[in-house]
Amino acid sequence: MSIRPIKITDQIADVIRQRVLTCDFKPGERLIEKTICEELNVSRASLREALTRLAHEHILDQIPNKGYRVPELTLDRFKVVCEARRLVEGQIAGLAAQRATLKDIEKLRIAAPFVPEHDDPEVDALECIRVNREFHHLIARAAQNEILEKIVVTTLDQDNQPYFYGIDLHSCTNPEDISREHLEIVDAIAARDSDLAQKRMCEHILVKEERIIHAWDELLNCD
Amino acid sequence: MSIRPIKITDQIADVIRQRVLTCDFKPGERLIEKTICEELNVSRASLREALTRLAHEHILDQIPNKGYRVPELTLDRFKVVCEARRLVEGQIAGLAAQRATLKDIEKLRIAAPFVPEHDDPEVDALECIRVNREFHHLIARAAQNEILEKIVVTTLDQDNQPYFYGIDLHSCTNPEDISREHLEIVDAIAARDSDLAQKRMCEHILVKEERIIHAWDELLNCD
DNA sequence: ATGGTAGTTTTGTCAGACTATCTGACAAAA
DNA sequence: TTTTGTCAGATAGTCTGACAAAACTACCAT
Repeated sequence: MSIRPIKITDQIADVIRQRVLTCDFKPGERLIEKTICEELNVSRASLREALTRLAHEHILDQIPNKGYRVPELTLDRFKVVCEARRLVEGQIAGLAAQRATLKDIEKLRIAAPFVPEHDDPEVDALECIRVNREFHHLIARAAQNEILEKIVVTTLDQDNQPYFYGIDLHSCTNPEDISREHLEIVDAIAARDSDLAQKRMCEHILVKEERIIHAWDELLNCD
Repeated sequence: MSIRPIKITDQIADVIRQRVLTCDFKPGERLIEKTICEELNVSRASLREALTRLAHEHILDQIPNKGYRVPELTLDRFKVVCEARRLVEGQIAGLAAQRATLKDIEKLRIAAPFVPEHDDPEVDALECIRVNREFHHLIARAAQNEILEKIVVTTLDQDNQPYFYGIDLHSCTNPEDISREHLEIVDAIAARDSDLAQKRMCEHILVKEERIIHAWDELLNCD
């Protein structure tokens, strides 16, 4: 455990990332540097470094001479993100099955289940996303490939955006389902069954995608 | 075709990326901001934006309060990069087999072969790398997934670094072999054989890895 | 409406300053 | 001799203020 200095740039990036993913900054919205600087009390130089990073994480689009904007959240875009996750994380789950240490597997078992704790379903929902992120990150780490791990980390959150953009999070995330799916993946990894782990991971992500697309359809039909 | 203003930041990033990949900045070397600013005649703000980007591309490591340095080029590191490429680009080749348009395939056939043209073998070698990059990028584009495409682009060049760090490029890149391997991949894509395309892509990258590791061993034994 | 023009906003870039941290050297203490 | 403390210089991290160029806005004339 090493302590590390917390750089302002990191903090800014974290704040903005959170705001984008929770649609506090809305899809399509243009970010005005000056405004944000005043809001966060930081200099433009620091802000721009953070924005640069976020653009690389695909959290923002950078358009020459027009600055940064939140990408439009379209069904197509969403599918692309999910597909990327499926392919990459599928492979990674396969790797993890070959390489995870016993300690890794133990950690995974602990991180896998999502246990509702709060009265406020909104809090539970956010917590659910947090648990999910943690779980997927642990698998990526167990695969012992730094490059792939970083790819996962930067792709991880992007498919949660719809939750905060009209889609009802509760109608498509059943904590019990997610817990079960996670545990099945861990089982496959523990059994060193690379192909099964890959298959289950793909399916896990696919199921989530389908749930959200379903909810999306309903939302559109209601309008 | 759209014209786009070329930002200094981009240019700086390109220059430094090139210098790192050709080991003009040596592995392990620390980059001093002030020095580079004076060398390129740019401001620190612009330089730092470029460095931020390069760190995200894994071209540089960022160490808190110590700035940026060129990552050490170790065998392990090299293997990790190759593995990441194998897994990701394998999947992408599979996708491309499903989705490539006839025009895509036509372009691929043109881009696949490497034809030696110059007297200077050094130039040929660099040209070989360029052709290779172009080819892999085209396949990624044919897969029609923007996220995956960007991942490929940022991973592409990293396994060429050894060429410029003592490894003799000619001893491990035979233009004819590469041309043949490329064409076989295109054939698989044209035949819409997803699995075969994936397999051939993996093998193509694996073969390259092995060639370089072999040359690496020899280099070490000579010392 | 259409198109052009002037004024405003915002980005891209730069220069310079200040503070925090790191590094290495050297002196003091153990 | 080894450890600890202190100091100076170098460099990163951050901020401020500036200005030109591009993009946007609003208004006016056709």
